[in-house]
Amino acid sequence: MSQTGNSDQLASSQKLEHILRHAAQTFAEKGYEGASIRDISLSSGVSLSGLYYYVKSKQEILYLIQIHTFRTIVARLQDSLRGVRAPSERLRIFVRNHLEYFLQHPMEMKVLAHEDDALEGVYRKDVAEIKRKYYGIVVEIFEALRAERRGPALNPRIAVLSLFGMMNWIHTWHQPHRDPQAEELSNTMAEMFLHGVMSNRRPVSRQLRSGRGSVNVAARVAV
Amino acid sequence: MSQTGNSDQLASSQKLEHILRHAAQTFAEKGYEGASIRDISLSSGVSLSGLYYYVKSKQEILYLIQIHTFRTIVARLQDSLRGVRAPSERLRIFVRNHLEYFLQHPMEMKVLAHEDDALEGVYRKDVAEIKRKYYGIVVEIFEALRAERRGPALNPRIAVLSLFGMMNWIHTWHQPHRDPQAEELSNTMAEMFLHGVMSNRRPVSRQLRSGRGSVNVAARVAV
DNA sequence: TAGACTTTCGAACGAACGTTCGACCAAATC
DNA sequence: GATTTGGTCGAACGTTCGTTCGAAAGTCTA
Repeated sequence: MSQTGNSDQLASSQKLEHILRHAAQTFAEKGYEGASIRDISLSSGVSLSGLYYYVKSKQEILYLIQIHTFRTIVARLQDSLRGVRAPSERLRIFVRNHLEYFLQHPMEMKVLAHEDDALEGVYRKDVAEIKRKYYGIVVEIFEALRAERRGPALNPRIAVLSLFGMMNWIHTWHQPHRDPQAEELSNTMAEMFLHGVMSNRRPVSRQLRSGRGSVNVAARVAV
Repeated sequence: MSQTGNSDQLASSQKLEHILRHAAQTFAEKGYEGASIRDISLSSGVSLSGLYYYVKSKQEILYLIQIHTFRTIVARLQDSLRGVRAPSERLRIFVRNHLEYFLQHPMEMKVLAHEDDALEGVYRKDVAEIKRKYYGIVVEIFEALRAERRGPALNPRIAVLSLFGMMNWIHTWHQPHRDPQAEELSNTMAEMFLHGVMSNRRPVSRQLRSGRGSVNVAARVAV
């Protein structure tokens, strides 16, 4: 499989994007360490040494993919959030935004989720910063949600990171032809999270673990 | 792995375990592709070529770590589940079992979560089989839960994989000195899931994005 | 003590790695 | 027509990779 056909005539910055697209796919398939520059050369149709005209190192390729993806997601989120006040709706928009991008750019998102700590030095700091910002937006939404609904004092860190877990784990199982698309998936996960986090914290039923054989009666609670 | 256990093989198999422990740590730190056999040699104290007396290849090291970890988790789960009938309690036990092992063996679990598709051929099939079994147990629990409580027709695959996502994502953020331990963590996540999945599926509140054509009326629901 | 079996490891293999270098070429500028 | 500029690439660099091999050391029985 050579190039997509028109890479001869691409402007310089477009060619860089072309390279990054194929690099993301290669990283997603083989992992950052498992993928070689030669693999990227092959899949993008640019010669091995030719890549180094556009890029300083393998690390920089990964950096460019990650930083571009995060910036796009955050920008879109802030845009979609503008003018929406209701915390639960803001949370739904966040989930929708995340999963929409996720399923539209599965390769990039897999690289984001999977190559978390492959970067070093300045690259790493840079990506960590925007990731922190993204995380901060969601924590704010959650705190507003809790304040409004007087929900239980659930650790926001745990709650938000659990939500990220639900969403980011998708790359390990989602099959486009089998599983729901972004809209249904985000509805499901958002409602799951909202109900899970906002109901009163009484256990659905309770049993203490004692020894092995102890059987206890489950208290039935309507939820 | 014969259990007949004469003392020579015992010492030998202990050394294999020693190697696998250090290998898991190395894989967790650098990833499967990023870690070299020389790294494992260095961290385990066994010479480079000496490793090949205990193990056939780098792939086999990864395989042995994964298969052993999965087998242990499944065995423990089946043991803990024995005699417990109530679906919600069974789900709580599953979450607890998973997270307890997770936080007690973070390196192995990180390797499980992270090096999902690094194996090939027979190794891969073997691990996929027990993973499928583990997944199946949880789906059964979920179906029982839904049958009992007449919960909403939530896609079991999505629900269960979301729960796995919550739990397995932990390896990216959990700091032992900062975050809750297994008990509190599993309580939180189990209740979150149970409430999230078992409440009636009406949205907490509803608003459609203004951009597109069709607009739904928001129904406000107290939770 | 001799011989057989298990365990260990230094040294080396060929292959693959990320990166560099200088030659090349087409198009634009002088 | 000569020179510069932006882009491209084959060939090679030094290093590291997974794996092998034969020798040696340790342990056990006879």
